[in-house]
Amino acid sequence: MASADEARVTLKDVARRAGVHPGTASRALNVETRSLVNGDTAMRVLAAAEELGYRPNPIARGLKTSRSYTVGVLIPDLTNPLFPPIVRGIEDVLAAAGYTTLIANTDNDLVRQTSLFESLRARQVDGFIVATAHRDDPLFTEAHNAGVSIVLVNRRVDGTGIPSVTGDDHAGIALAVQHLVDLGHSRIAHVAGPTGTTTGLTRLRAYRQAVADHGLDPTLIAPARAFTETEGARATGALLDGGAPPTAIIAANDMIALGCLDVFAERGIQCPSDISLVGFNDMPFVDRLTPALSTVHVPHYQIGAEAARMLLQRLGDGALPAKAITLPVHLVVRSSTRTPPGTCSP
Amino acid sequence: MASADEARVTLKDVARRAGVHPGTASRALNVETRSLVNGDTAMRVLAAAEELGYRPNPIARGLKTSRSYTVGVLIPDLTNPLFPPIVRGIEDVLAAAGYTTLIANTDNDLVRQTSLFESLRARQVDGFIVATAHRDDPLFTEAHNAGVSIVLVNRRVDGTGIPSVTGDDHAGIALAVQHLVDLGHSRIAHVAGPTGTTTGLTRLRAYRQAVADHGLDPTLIAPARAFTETEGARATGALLDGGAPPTAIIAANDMIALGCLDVFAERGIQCPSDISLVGFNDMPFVDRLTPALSTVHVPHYQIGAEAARMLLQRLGDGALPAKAITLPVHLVVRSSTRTPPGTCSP
DNA sequence: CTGAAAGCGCTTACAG
DNA sequence: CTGAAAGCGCTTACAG
Repeated sequence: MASADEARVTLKDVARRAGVHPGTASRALNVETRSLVNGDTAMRVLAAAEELGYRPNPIARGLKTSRSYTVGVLIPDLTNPLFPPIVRGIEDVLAAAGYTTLIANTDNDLVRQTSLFESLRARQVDGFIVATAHRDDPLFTEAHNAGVSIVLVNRRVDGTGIPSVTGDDHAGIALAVQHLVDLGHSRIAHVAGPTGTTTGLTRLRAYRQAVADHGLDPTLIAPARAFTETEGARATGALLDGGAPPTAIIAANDMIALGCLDVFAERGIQCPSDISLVGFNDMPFVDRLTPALSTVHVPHYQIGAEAARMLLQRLGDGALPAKAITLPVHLVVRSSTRTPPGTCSP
Repeated sequence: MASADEARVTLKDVARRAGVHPGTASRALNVETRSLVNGDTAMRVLAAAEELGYRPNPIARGLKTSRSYTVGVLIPDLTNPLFPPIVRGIEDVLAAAGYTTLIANTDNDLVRQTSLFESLRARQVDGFIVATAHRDDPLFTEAHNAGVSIVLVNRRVDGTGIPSVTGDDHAGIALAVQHLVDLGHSRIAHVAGPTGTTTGLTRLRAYRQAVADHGLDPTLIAPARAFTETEGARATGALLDGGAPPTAIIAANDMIALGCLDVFAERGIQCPSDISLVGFNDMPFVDRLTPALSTVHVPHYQIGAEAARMLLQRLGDGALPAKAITLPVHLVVRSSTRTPPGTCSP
């Protein structure tokens, strides 16, 4: 019968029932040390543990081994549908390895981020997966240099050896530009993300290069100060107010693209007949917008899973060289892109 | 200077620097026992702790106090945008009280749920907030009876005293029906949620009663087997295939409403001109659908925050009577509802 | 192969 | 008011 007492079954109880010393019971229960004990004895211990419903206390183990089998995950905003799939990938891999995932929202707030990071460290997490990094990020840089295991997802930190897993931002933007050029666009603008993040900066640079490679004007740029709908709308408004309007916009991410759509709606601009729009990320629900958003698909789940695998490796061997993994992306063409106004459909 | 060693500052170090016994240092550092020690001594200890950058090890404390200052949160699917705001509310309240939130996805899988629940118990969480309950739920019922602190959110368990925080499902459906009746609808259908959950059953019953109260046919019901888009579409298809079609549908939640919209699109049914649709939850992004979804707004963040407060109370005093808190909801009218076909607009 | 013992970093009766 | 000691539930050298 299940009862509250079951939770209190201790290693000592198991040892007593199996007629062995707690030390021996510990060795028998732990896979890595099981070979040190006699087969029969091990069986007896395992049986006793089973009968009593023994569950080892990870807290006590952690105190001794100074490992908590726990990983901290820092997310800028869980409300952004981009992150749950990443978290899911992280959790699946970590859980399979016996680790528990601690998720923390920083809310894009540096103070909050610092306090959460410290509180997780105090809780003895074995490592971190961080989605909130900035190009210049003393907090994570110092911690990494001090030997804390950190893997970055999505965003990198400049000039540090912190390992990372990201989508191929550069290729993604190139695909978007190519698609628009193929449709016949020649005035392609970019609503850029914050250049304090590698995603913002890399996508901006990729835009400049790809557009210039096609011999087009690479200066149709409006910077958003954050990856948010509001900032996307503000920047898009400014872009459209200034000079000859573009026939297509590449948004630095899907949240910013949402802001573009808001401005289009306000001003009675039809998308895609008046202007085309491409997003970045292919986050959940953008396929349900009107128009359904053409966007660069980033493998969210895989990014999370890969980051978790990388962290696990590093926890096993701290001396591993820091890899920067880039995962391939592809363009998903939906209904927000078509030929420029005044052109015949191909 | 920050260094890896800082993490290793221990109570003993603080005591040594302050020139006191570790026991005294412990008392000085802990707010509740601080009054037991001389003011000057306490100051010295605090200063020493500050200088050394001491952070108490919650693992060691937990081992001694058998509290982990950690709460487990069980979510059926983090990818459903309904849950992040709830989690946010939980985290904010818990963090302010010094607790860490452990989030776990059950993936709507009973086996996974059991194993996650056990693993969190092994990690000595002090309590649980559970969004995955079924009307008949032996796992949580037994745990609750065994003295585990649990607070349910959104869904209740039948006939048990497990405390809960939910939106007012009954009133929400009544508001939806009233709205449709006001618009002139007389054939109002319900795509019901799984009746194994209290949300599914309560909303179904509320539909029957409200519709009957208005003297309308309360039998236009199609049951979905899960709160998913796919199941919503399947049920809606069946509903439309059977007999005289309704002029309005109330979906048991927004995910199911998404499925309704899918079927409308497939069959060339215009919403709202051919048929009206009301959802439930007002989850993020339903305001961006086409048509923007009229739905019952549930205060997600507050539900989470309230549940966290309730759990905190119960952790302080396990003998507290189990409350079932119901939070008010309201109808948000957007573009998916209007007068039935063939009616003049009011 | 197994037992006895020390210790992880704390807290908390128990003396004094 | 403070020190000395025991103990939370484990793991792991160290003997034997």
